Amino acid sequence: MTRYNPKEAEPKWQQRWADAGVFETANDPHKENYFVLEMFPYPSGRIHMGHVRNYAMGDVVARYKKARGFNVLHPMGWDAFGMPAENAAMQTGAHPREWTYANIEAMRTQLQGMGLAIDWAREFATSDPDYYLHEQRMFLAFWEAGFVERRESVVNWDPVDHTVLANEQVIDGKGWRSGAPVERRTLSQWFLKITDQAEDLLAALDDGRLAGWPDNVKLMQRNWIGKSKGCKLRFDFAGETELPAALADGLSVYTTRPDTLFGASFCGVAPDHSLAQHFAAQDPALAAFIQDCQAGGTSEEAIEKAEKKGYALPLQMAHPFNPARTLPVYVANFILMQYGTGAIFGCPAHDQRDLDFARKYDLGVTPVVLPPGTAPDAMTIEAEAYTGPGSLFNSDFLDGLTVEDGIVAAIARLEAAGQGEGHTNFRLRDWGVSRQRYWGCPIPAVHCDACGVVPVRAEDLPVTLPDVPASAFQVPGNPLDRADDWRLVPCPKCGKPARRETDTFDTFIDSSWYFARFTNPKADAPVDRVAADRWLPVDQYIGGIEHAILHLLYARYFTRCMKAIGLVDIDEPFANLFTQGMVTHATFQSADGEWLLPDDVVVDNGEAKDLATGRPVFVGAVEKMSKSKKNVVSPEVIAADYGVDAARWFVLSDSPPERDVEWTASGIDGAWRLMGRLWDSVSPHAGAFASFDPYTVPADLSDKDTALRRVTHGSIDAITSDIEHFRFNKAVARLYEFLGHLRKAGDVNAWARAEALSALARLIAPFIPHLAEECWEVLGGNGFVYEAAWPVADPDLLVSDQVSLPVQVNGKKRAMLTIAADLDKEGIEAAALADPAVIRHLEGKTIIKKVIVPGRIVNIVVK
RNA sequence: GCGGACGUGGCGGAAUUGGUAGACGCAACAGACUUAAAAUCUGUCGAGGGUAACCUCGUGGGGGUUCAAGUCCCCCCGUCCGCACCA
Repeated sequence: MTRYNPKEAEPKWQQRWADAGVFETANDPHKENYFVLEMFPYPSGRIHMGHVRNYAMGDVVARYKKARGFNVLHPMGWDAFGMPAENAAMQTGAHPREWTYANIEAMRTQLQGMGLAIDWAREFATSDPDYYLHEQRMFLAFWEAGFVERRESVVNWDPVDHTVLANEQVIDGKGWRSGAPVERRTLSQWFLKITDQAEDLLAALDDGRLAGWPDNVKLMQRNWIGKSKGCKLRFDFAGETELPAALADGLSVYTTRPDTLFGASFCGVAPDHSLAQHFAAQDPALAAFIQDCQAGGTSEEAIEKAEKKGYALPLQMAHPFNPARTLPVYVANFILMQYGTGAIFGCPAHDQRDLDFARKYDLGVTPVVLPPGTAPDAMTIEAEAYTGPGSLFNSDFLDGLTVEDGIVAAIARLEAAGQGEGHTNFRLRDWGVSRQRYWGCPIPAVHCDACGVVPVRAEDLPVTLPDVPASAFQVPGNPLDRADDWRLVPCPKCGKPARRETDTFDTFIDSSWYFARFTNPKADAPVDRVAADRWLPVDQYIGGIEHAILHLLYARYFTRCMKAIGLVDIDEPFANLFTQGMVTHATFQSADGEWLLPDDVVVDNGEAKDLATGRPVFVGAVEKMSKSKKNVVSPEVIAADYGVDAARWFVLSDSPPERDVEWTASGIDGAWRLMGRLWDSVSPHAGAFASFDPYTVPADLSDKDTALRRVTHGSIDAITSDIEHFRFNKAVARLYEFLGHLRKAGDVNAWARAEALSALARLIAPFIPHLAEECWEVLGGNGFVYEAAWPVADPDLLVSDQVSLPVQVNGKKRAMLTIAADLDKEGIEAAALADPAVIRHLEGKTIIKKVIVPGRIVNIVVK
């Protein structure tokens, strides 16, 4: 018996699969279509264990669906534009294009070495001009359809990456990639009007269109869209003002609580509100105050500790329901220009921030909501605002109404008086897509002094990136700004000298439609409508939870835009989404704080030591594999030592797929042992299929043979269900059990054994495809196991005629009956009461109740 | 602060959704093979008591519902994730 040798078997089967072209997407009209997609990788240069886990899961699904008779589309591509290529250019002097495409080459080889059932003929990179040509075409169509807007706006500026960030890309006030505190700048920017779709993006989360998405992702998107219902209302200035016309109309505020208007004691505006800016121009102290507010970090801590601060403006506002009452106006640091109208009215009794502010500036606190069961004179506000339900008081025409009714009544009164209207506000803001970078898709527009911003003519697409020398990246700023040969062009409209747009697209645009391009990557339109209708939406999308908001929201929005211009006929791009957990590893640190690679550490009797020096090593937390903490294990090294099947097997074992899995040396050893046991169990039965007719069950099977058949069919049933439900860890456990039974089956009928082996080879194929092919071949299977049909469990073998039934006395298990499966309640009761152990526990007691649940349990209650 | 998920052996995790708690793997221990080790195989493996058959306890803590609770309800404690001065 020879040992299984993955070093020979894996390349051999990869070659045979490729030669036979088995992974090419089939278009059999008699079969159903299934599109499985893993989030495509950024070509950083090397695959890591996270990729292995992600693609192993997708491959299980793809191979399983293929075996179930689907036409499977399982493509791969590269999210190839982006900052790291330019950073590499700065550091190494390599041109971003060369760096990127060299990385793609390297990573493709690595991925192909994983033996993934991918149709490589459909591969593309988003940096291919043929891809971004269509992105530009689509953008021009969006522009024409009114989805695009150019506007001056205060943007999040990343001072390290020298580029603008979308709000979604600002995390705790820092750039999502650089980690640098974000600054505010006013720039003219391209926007996609995602807020126009806010209602539908939100509605689809709840109306069943995303039934196949995890709840936590839907919740995160719901919070991000942040719908709130309230009203916009206008406060007029009390008395004469000398404000310019643009500001003279009063102050527009947004509130969700118009019912508390009678408790208002001040108005507030954001530091960058136009009213604040107006007075700052005349008042240096206010200007200083505003600057102070803006300098304050937007980080979590800074906000937590920030005191409510205000600066009174020389203005008074009239109360909308009682113009005789006037309210002071403050510029306040806790008011956000980006939300609502950038202005509020403060009701200290029922809003904690307003209360903090009112206490500091000694403003009135008038409670207007009476908690249920509280007397009006007992209602006082001390340090805590009351935000709960109740009935309104101190509120004129609103007195006695509930909060809900009060909101409706207040809005009605405001609308009647022409002072306000009901308004739905979203937290979501439009998607700024301009990036001041070279390595991205050029925005196909030209700036002309006479014509303004003009789209590039269709026949002039694609606008390709100019060749700039690698040295251009050594200078800060955008090389496109300096590429005058490329930048200076005639205006497409009037022909006069004009300038190309030098911003490129946010790379999230590239990944917002790639799934549609995969349905026909050679199409001469952005999307081939026939192919898209055949394959979309993606049936199963798999990727990291870190994309729960950014990528997944943009892709949903983009799909709506594509539908609007007729490119696709779907609202939602991903019917089912699965977010997989990370691959983690223990961290190791030497006495002097240096991080150590797992390979440099040896664990001996529970003591970790530095392999080179023998000195003790501190074992730290189990964390996501990362270069900075060196707790990485290279897929290449593992593949070289154990083969890719073992690595695939291990990352799918133990932990549920949505949870993190800890990589351990003993774990991969365990996976490796399984490979050996499997091969040792299969290889002695070479040619077992020679006289095996799966459709003719021999008549002379012994009980032992039938017992094996039950195990075989039970395993088929359970593993099928586990794969369907993404319970790969359980499928793995069942395969261990199946193999264990098979090994202990001893001397069984050759037919029953062949049936078991045939099922086994096919059941392991999605997980460890190379070994499965090796087994299939030695057994004498036809063709590739990849192309073999999935085994089907015989329902008759899933039910046994004998079952064991636990018997409880007072809820404690006392006996185990082995009885006929179809025994009726009386029979079960008789058998239970006849059991010696049960009799012993009933002795001297009175039976007060007998609970008999056939197939489940018997419980006898005694006193 | 708001929202969500979760808490089971030495460890990762199972438990058909109210019905035998701890499947399967890892680690550990014992044995077989071996001159020896590795590899491989066999067995044990929640805690306590008992020679044993068995008994008691046990799913973060406390209470409750039920014939029956890891699972449902209430109150605590803890961990993780997301959002966060959102009016």
